Amino acid sequence: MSKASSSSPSRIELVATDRRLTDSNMKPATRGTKEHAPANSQASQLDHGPLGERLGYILRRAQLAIFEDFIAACDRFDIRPGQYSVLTVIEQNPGFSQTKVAEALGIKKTNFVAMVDAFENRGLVRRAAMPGDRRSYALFLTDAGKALMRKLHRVAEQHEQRIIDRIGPLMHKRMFSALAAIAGMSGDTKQDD
Amino acid sequence: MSKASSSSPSRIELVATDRRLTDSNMKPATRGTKEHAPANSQASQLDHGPLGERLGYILRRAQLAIFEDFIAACDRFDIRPGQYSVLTVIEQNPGFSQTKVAEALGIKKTNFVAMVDAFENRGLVRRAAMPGDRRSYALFLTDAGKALMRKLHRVAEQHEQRIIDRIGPLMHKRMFSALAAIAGMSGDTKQDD
DNA sequence: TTTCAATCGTTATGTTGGATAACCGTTATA
DNA sequence: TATAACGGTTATCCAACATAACGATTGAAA
Repeated sequence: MSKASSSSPSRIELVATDRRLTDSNMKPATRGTKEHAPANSQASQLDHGPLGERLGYILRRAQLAIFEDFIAACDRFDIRPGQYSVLTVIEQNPGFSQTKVAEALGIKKTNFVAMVDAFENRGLVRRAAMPGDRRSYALFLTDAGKALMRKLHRVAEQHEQRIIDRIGPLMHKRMFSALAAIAGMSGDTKQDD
Repeated sequence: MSKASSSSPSRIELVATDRRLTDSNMKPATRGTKEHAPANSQASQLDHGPLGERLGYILRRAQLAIFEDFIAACDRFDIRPGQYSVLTVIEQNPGFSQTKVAEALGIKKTNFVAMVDAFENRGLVRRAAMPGDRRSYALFLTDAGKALMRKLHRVAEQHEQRIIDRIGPLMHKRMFSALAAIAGMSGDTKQDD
């Protein structure tokens, strides 16, 4: 076997979703290691074993699902989650420099350039002269940008409500502190160069 | 302004981390829209506004932090989160085909090829002939693969304990159901071609 | 049994989020 | 005033993930 060898090693990040298979020709050799999870006839396909006990695993899956929902919701505005976060920070902090805004979101300033370019080309963000420092730009939302944000915030709230409907307002509220605590695991910080 | 124009539009996904700035030349123009969050002198830099109320936002940040911790923990084994999940599923379901395993994890079979190649080259996984079907391969962990998994599972458990230490066993337990519910938002499924 | 559709693994290729290195103009500091 | 630090930018590179298409094989229909 192994006609393989391929080209690049290529790592895949995890990704996961449930799927059922109505197959018949299953369990070719269910011997070897096997002691975890219960049955898996036609429910959720293969046995994920201890993965179901790894918070990081389901956290990742949940994050993907949430993004998928948000992406779909913002699709008609051609806005992605990361873009929404950038516009929101600019909206909340008008006049700050690219570096500051990028840092606030953990985005490398080098990758932030193209983002701002796109926003500027779409007439959503304005790069103004930073008074007192000719090196930096002061970022502002244009009127069009502000108008878009009003719509986006509404969409985001509906999106949030969809989540609340799933887990209940209490759990929704509780999650924040827990997730915030987890987010602080890596001692935070980890920005630009 | 806008010497910009750059090359590719390039979207950035979100990413975020807190950072503090001890600057002095701040608040260039804190007028415009501004009504959310409180002070942000030197604490957590800029105001994230409503982002702090978006579960998806902190969920994403938490997921990144968890992965960072797990990645660091598995670094000496040269294993990434996605690889751990693949090996785990193969371990739990020996003898299944590439397509089945890939599907179980939401990985496109096309991208799965290189992954299995890498595992095979490292002597962790074996592609065996699938009895009764010369099209597919039956995947198995080699002895080396099983040995590695024993170590990885231990590392993963320690990693999990680190999370529990942060949010407490009760919250840790509660999170699973909530996250599972969220993960099911997109009606699950969303695999291969 | 011949034919055609579906499957499995594979290659080639494109896209996006994200990381590094290096550079220029500007500002701050020794 | 020399020099280090900073802000924005470009050029690159990598990893995760997606699509199209193909050969070999198998299954189902005629």
